[in-house]
Amino acid sequence: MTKFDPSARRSRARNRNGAPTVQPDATLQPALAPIEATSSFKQKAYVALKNAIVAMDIYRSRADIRLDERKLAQDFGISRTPVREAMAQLESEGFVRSVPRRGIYVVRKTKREVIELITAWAALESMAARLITENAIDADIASLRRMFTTFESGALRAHLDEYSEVNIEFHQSIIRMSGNRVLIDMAENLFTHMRMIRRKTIVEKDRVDRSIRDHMSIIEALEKRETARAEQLVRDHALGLAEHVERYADYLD
Amino acid sequence: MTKFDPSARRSRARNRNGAPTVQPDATLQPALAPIEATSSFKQKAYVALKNAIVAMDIYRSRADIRLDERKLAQDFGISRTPVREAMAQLESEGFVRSVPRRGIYVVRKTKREVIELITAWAALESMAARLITENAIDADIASLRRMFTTFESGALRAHLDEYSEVNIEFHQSIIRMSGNRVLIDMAENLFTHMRMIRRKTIVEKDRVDRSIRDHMSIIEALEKRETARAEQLVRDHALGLAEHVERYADYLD
DNA sequence: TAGTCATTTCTGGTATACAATATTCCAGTT
DNA sequence: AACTGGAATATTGTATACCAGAAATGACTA
Repeated sequence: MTKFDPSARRSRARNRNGAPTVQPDATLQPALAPIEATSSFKQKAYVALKNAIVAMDIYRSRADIRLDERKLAQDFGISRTPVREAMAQLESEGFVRSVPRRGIYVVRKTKREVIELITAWAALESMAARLITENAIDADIASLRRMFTTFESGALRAHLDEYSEVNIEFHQSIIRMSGNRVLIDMAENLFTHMRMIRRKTIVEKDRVDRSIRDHMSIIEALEKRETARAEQLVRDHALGLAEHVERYADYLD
Repeated sequence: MTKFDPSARRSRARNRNGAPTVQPDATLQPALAPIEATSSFKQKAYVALKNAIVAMDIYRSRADIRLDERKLAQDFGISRTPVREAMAQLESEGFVRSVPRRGIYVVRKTKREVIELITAWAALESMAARLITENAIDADIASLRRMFTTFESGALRAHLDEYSEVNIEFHQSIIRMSGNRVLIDMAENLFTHMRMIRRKTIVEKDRVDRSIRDHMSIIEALEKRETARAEQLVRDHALGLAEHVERYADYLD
């Protein structure tokens, strides 16, 4: 069942003494183009679809939103196959749901599901905080504080609406700083879901003030490498949001 | 996170007052044909492939293991399309990697990646422990203890080799008991990866003894609803494994 | 004999055709 | 007018054909 073919295709035709084989000289090319044009149609369709869905403000209405594979394929100018593969990916990430011979529908998270998302986020980010106190270099933590003071106060002054986005970015930065790819990838997905709900989340001035204080405490704990405290502050901050949603987010469901 | 919701296609045309609409009387028909869940080829291929990969003991050798779409499709007696879709799913879960015009290869986690997996697991399970102390009913926690005493001591006596599997099941039970689907789904994937590595993990008698003591402490903390302590014990238990891997698992890489 | 280069083969990516089934709508009947 | 039955339609699931590019192969040359 599994073509167990060891050592089958491994020659590489590269000689040891540095003499060029085919290319002029790879070592002279200064590591350019680390990013190749990677995108297959499937990837492009995935990105385009995801952006479209995120930008859709799906919680505004309750009406079912159906995505038509063929129409999308036409609009993108490609065939159904890559669109389908992108859809499958989005389905496994919880953004759409495919009903066998009915159609593909955009998923709205229920209140309970949102709370579960936030709770999982709390778990991941508090571990990230722990890792940061143990491993991160001072410079990175400092950059967090810089970002905080620049961004946060500015955005708050600008518009309360935009605070949620800045807020998400702050937490995303913490997770990224953990250096743990598994945590990062898992959280990335959660945050994307959060961004979709963000628009409907009413942010009161009080909550923003408290949130900023929380963030400041978190940064301080990280700077002082207070593992337990950082972990706890991060966790409680997120769980506080979960409780807020539990109480006031009746617009879900 | 997973597939279609079976409750989606359930209209059933039942009215409240018991009067028959179309059927002679729905209540008289004894709930026949509750489920007829013929899964798609894609699903079947996914399950078959995943089982095959997990059963493969890929860490025994270092040789690249390539999976041939066409051959697999032939072996399954289906076309490439559902096999490809299953592969895409497995790729997004980190079990295989598709190299554009080279082939699809089974992924071996590096030591660093394994440690990241375990760390993420620690995050998820410690949150699960917290949730259990807050929400679970006593009966469930009691069942955990029952399972522990039955299983664990028995398996230990039977074979040290099998301990790892029982160990994983214990932790999986904790996560499931949290009732948080997001945590559960994320962890399910992690545990599957852990099962693949399990075979190569040398378990010494000492470690098993300590592990069992840890488990017992965890159960006690859960029973007493000691949130902080349960959380901490679970986290440290998992992180202890991560450290063990860091020190002794040079067979990875 | 060793190396080079063209050709052939093999791979996943994509497009398209076909199949199966749920839904919709309309005609015919009572 | 209401209901039944079925055909037309719409939609995903699956199979197949084709494409581009990389690797393997083998002939040819120095």
